[in-house]
Amino acid sequence: MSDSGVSSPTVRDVAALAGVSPMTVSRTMSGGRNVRPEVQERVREAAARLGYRPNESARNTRLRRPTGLIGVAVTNLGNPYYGQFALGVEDVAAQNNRHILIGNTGEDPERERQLFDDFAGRQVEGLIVVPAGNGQSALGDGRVGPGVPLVLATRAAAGVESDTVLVDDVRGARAGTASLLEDGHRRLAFLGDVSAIPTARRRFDGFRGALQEHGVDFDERLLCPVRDGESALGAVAELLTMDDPPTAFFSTNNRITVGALRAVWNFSRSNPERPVSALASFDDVELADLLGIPLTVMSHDPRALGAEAARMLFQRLAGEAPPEPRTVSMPVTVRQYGSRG
Amino acid sequence: MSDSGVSSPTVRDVAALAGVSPMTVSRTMSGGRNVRPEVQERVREAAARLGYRPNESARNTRLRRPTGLIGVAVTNLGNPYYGQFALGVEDVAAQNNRHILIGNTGEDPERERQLFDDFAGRQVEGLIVVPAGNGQSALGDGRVGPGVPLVLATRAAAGVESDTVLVDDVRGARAGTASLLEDGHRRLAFLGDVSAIPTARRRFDGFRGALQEHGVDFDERLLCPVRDGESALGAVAELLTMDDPPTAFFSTNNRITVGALRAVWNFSRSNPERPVSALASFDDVELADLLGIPLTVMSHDPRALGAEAARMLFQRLAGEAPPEPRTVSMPVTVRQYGSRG
DNA sequence: CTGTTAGCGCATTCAT
DNA sequence: ATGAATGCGCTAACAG
Repeated sequence: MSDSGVSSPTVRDVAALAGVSPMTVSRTMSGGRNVRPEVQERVREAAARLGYRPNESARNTRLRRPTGLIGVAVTNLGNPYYGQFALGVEDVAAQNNRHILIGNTGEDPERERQLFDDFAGRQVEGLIVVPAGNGQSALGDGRVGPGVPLVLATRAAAGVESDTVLVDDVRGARAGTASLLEDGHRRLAFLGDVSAIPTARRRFDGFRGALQEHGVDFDERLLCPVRDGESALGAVAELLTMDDPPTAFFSTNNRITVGALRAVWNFSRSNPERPVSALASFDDVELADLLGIPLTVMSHDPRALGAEAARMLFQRLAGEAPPEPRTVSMPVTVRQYGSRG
Repeated sequence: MSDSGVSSPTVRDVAALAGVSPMTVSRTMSGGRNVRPEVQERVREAAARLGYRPNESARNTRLRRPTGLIGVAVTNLGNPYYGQFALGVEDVAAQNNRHILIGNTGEDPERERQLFDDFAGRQVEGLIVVPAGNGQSALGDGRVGPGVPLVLATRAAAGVESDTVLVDDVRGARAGTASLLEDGHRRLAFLGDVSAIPTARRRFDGFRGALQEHGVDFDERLLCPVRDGESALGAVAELLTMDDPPTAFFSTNNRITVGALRAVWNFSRSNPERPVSALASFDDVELADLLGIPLTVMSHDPRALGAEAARMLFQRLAGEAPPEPRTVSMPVTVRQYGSRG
């Protein structure tokens, strides 16, 4: 157990103990060039005895070097999706000898702004942000300092011009919807908050596009602005008891999918005579393929997305990126599970 | 887009632009005591124009204040479990105005040591670590500097004396196993790497204890040292084709549970005449309750665990903890799902 | 090889 | 109310 409140030893403490000047300690700690081996020995011993560790930020300040810190802000670390995302970022950051400062916004733009400020004050070299809320994020006024690049991930933010990694939402949603239509579904419900979440909006565009291509109408009453599993469960349960219920659902994220799956599962248990509703889900959900519910999954790899965002950031830091902002779309693959008509 | 390579403006830059001394800028930025309002105005304007942000680490250095950074090392950020865990830590850290530096060890003790070193060099105020590998982690030599407390989470580490948050593994495993036994199961298999993972070891102790209490033998051939979903799937599939197969499985974590569930599901599809094997799972898995597989879940809240670890750390930082290391066990709740004989 | 001087960005102390 | 000097922990540049 360590006592709290004791401040760390410094070069001077080590120097005093070893009977040398601070400079000799400094030299020894950074390779030992031009220090007699025996003196190095004494210094190292003193350092070890005191538990001395060079203060990185003081070094960086003096050497006019950047901090080696990357700020990452996500909307919900607890979502497995963003865990994978963070893992991808961390991986690439580690490869580039950087560490990540991570913050959770909880979709709160105010908290996002605060994180942004704090990160900037800590002189992060760059930021990777999943914009909170409706895309009207506080990043809007470009408050990142000069030379501090920002990469947006997953969602774009209104008025913010910077490198962005998105998902190929429109194309993916179109393909997933087409799959439902090819299975004969004509009455589809859409689960997602189109007005509040930009991602949901783009997925809706793809959904809508596929319907139009196939000459199928969309009943606006089947547009459900749900945002989480709970509300999705309720909404789907309700839709299923309509006079003219949808035969298939389009879910815009993995939380919503889980709720929808539960609702469909519950319903088909109590109504075994009714055909099982189909579901198209953006993002994969573990074990969902075993439920016997016809499932079309439009998935992408959040870890790869995080890694890509980090790569874009480091490219820019290295000056290897063109001056104008770049947008990359991660590919979406469509797979089908479960029995179908 | 910001040009890379431009260094951030400093107090001096702002001072020059505002036509005052650096001191006036400093005072203005930290509240503005003893600065004429009109001068403050000029300073703020200059600061805004330059995009000036006080360098936090320089401030902290000068004010002899700690960095406000907490280091967190987990074994696998991509595992939803640790995502939740990290969220709990972040939450409490934010409440205490700290930020977290997060690193992924990937169960590699060498990487753990490296993170440890880096964090120490960055003068973190404290560390929260999920020890990597077999508990023979590199933390052993107590290399955290003086005054830098360490909290171990989820697993203990051999030879490391520090605050620790564990799960009530033994009691939980005992209760879950008892539940299987009460359902009539007598031939149980254990899925977990007892020799390599301390957590698995403790869960095995509880498992074993319950068997003994009920006077049930354990067939050592049913001890499977699996570590992930893949290997669990294979092992369970194989066990099910034995002459004298187990009727129930005990899984030591959520990855293993997913693999085991798949194996059981596959098997009972191709062998509908055979009774469905039961499963007791440490940690919950989303949607697992809908599979029709008799399931006993021994679960705890990883987010609460992370929050508790962070609280212990901050208590110690505040000098509100007794000198000797404390160990807290998070409670485990047992629930049952699915049809049972 | 080793020590002294100086300065990174900031803020306390002591002048004015 | 403002500024000059000084020092936090560290190291480049320059002595010697």
